[in-house]
Amino acid sequence: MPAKSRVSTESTDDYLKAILELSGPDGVRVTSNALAHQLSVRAASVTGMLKKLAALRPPFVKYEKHHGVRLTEAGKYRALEVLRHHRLLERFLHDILDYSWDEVHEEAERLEHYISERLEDRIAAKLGDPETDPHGHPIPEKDGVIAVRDEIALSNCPCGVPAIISSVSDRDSAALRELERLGLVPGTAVIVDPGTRKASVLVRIAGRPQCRLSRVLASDIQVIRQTA
Amino acid sequence: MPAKSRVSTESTDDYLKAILELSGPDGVRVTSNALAHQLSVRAASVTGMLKKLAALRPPFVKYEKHHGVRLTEAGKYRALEVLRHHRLLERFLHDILDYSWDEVHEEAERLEHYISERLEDRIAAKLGDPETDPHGHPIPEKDGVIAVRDEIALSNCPCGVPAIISSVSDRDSAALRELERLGLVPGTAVIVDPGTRKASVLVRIAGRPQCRLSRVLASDIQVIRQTA
DNA sequence: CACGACTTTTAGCTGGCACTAAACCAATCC
DNA sequence: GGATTGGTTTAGTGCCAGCTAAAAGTCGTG
Repeated sequence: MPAKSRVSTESTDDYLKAILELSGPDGVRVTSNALAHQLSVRAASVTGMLKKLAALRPPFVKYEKHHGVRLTEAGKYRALEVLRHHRLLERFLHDILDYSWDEVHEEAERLEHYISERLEDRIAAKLGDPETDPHGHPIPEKDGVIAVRDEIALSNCPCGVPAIISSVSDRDSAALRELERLGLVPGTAVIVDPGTRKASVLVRIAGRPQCRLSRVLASDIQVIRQTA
Repeated sequence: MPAKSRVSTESTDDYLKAILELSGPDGVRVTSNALAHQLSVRAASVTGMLKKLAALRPPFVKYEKHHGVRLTEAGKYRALEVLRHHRLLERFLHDILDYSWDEVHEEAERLEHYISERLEDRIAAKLGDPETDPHGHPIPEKDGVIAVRDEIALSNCPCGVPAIISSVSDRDSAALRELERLGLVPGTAVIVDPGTRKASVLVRIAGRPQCRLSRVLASDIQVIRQTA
């Protein structure tokens, strides 16, 4: 018998997750270069992997040379499955094992590939089927349905409009610690004040002094406008 | 730069664990064939891996052609580290996530390779630094010390000697379910009764009717004699 | 329309870890 | 002491997924 021929490996899952993230909710085509950048891998390696993913039965992506890829239904389903693992793990590590919200991402990133269906279910049950991870991102349901929300980056939010923080990026631990210190966590009501400049944004949280954020940091924050 | 050249991979860890298990507490030499059998791998593959483990800096095994291997200090330390992961995970899955004792092994077997030091510590803390896994096996300390106990297989236990079940093998789920049904769990006091035959053992638990076990099943049970 | 800039793909390697087939060593049995 | 037997090692393969270097395709702009 030959070696292992699993449909899904750590690598393939990482590619599918990256494609899902880069193609957004509408499933736009994703270029090799963008994937290479996202995955910290050379473009040549991406080409090889995309061929593999497209050659699987059933195929996980629809791939046209020189014109990028798109997830198939099967690929999207698998990507959401992995994303569910990731976000459930983050919530679990945070709520049950006292991880801080800047520590959860790294650990979940590794473990998401190795937990069984059974463990996924037990974790979800233990947590009471949570809707979001500690950064506010929605957790896909078991059937692959994920909530779509009308979010915009805080850095693009117009002055004077009341908004609620819906999620923050989990990529940068240092940024997360800073945001926590400032009270900029999901669920918080904020308003962008005048005095906003090219490089920074002035934000007001009810009952707190104003604070000034760099535009980079503000773009890590997603909000939902309260058009009451 | 070349690909990943981690000191430790899932495979190397599996080999080290297998050598530890087969060489017992005294660190006896282990043959290639025994390892091949234990790991469900061909003997040729074992040879290749042993060379690799012996060539590492520091080496994980002392390997002499045609005469088997033995763990070095570094190898033993790493093996115990993985064993600690495995047994902590088993206890965690059982106590916190409602796994039954016949389900924990398989899940822990995969995850043991992927949890960080941090997660190991958090799990140990959550559980209050447990001494054993759900099957009664001692969990190595963080520094690599593991309790040595004076166990014998129930199948070798002489008649009429009071003994306490210390651990049971976790390899066979069906056997575990059977043992649980019979009340043969770690901590239980038992006595082997006369009426024991070549193929089966007659066991008495205080306050229960006698039960007859196949010798195979009895050899999955380790006991400590109560020489009061 | 053609040239240059950038992106993408091809071709060929590397390392990890399994496999088979065949050669090799060692210990036993006449 | 030589043949048999069985465990062990060598040699050569395959697959995965990364890499570099170089070729080829796409597209904007003069």
